[in-house]
Amino acid sequence: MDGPDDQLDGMNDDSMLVAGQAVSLRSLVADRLRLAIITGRFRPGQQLRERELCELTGVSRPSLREALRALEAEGLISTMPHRGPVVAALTPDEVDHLYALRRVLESFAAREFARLRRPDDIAALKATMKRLDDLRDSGTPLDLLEAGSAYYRAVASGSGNPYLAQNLQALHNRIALIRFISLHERNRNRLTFAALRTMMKAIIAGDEALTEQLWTEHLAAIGTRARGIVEAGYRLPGTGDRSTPSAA
Amino acid sequence: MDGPDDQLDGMNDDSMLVAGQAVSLRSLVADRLRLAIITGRFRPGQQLRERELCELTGVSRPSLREALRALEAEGLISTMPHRGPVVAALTPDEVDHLYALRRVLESFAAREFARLRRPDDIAALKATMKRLDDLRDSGTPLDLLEAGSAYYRAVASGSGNPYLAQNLQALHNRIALIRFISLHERNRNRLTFAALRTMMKAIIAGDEALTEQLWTEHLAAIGTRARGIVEAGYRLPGTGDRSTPSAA
DNA sequence: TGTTTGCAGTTTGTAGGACAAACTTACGTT
DNA sequence: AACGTAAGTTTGTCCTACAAACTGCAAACA
Repeated sequence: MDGPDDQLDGMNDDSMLVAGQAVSLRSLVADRLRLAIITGRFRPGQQLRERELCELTGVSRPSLREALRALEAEGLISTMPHRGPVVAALTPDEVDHLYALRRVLESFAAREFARLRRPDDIAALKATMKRLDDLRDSGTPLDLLEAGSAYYRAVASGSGNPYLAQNLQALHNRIALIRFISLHERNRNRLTFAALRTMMKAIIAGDEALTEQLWTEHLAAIGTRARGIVEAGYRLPGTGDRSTPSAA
Repeated sequence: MDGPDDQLDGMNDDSMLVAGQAVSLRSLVADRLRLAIITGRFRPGQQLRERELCELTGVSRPSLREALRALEAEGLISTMPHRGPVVAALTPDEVDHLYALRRVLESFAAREFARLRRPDDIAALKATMKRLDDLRDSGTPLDLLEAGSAYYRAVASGSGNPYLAQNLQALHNRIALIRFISLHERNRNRLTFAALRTMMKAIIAGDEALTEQLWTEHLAAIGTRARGIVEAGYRLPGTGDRSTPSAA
């Protein structure tokens, strides 16, 4: 966190938003904690003490606890009755299940995207691809994580199904740390980028069957890779890398 | 609710459970409120006042609010900044999106079930089918709702993917009221029951393709029916029925 | 010596009250 | 009749407090 003492920052630049709905304090806290978990600032399996989180975020315990309930529902933390919140740690099998679910949902989203082909969504997807290309060589892993998430978000949005998009967003949050670690291998990234570009073209071409096939293959590939990362204890397998170097 | 004044009941028959995990007060409250929403005791679009809910459940405001956060994350209620929680009311388009998602998830679950064919899961599925048959003529709509939910839960469980099962459970909660209303038409129920039996047989036979096909067709059929119910204002379309006769 | 029992210390679960901010409604004015 | 203002109500947030439960350590026992 960057705002040290008083309240959460980010509340100052409200700049005349009228339709902005969820600006409650608890949602800001939830966003902060979510980011901290996603980027590995809080490690999987780590015990979180409410007292410390209150000091970190600068909010009171009731507000913090409401935020924790949201994160709990998202599966990012788990709470045992009198032992407090713990950052969710995935087992290899759980990663397989999660990626199986992602395969189904995301290939369907991509297929729907290819079927609808709404111009605005296509433009948005192209924009995220361009950003990925710009970052390909110079971007930090955190940059790449965000850019990749934007790409997947654009695909989910292009499906035209808000529930599907929301579901996928939650799913991506649960595996973001794994992706983040995976992004530290630059040579692998080239291959992934090429795949993302190919899949984008299939969508734009409106080839539903090809889109679904490419997507399924892509997710199968990175799924096995994700399992490997978790098996190595949330580290890049085969290296002595301690990974997740203080993202911020 | 049935326990009028002091605390929530259901806490008495703990009977030496050791592995029971989530018995916090807020989870009990969440369960109660969830049931009230699912069965239409709280109508879609209804404003919920925290004060009243506190009196109804007999818990304090902090506990209640934490429970509301969970329900909010499940999509059963929505909260606007200073206007309090509102029971989610689906538009016809939202129903379509929800059922599209259900079609993808549940047909995949059924297909996985047909692929794995684990004996325990098959036995559990048969048991839910038997219960449905027993209730077919004599059961109340609420009985049928629960029995049908058990059937779908058994299918989700048979997929072997806990995340998929959990996802489907949340999805079913969001459309439970629609199903509940639909179950008031007994002649339709016969057809649905026949379909459920056919799909079960396909799973047991291990015919993945047939399973997926049957499931997709089934969900398409009840999806259009669900849309009709919402279009009629959460009433059975074509009748003057006021529906949802005080479930309890 | 190894196991168990008992006792702090700490953390969470729950409760009640309090105050500010914001929305809703009704009323009075122009 | 339309607008602006004021009261009442509800939510958002916070503080304090206490009971329940878990943790760890030390002492007593076999």
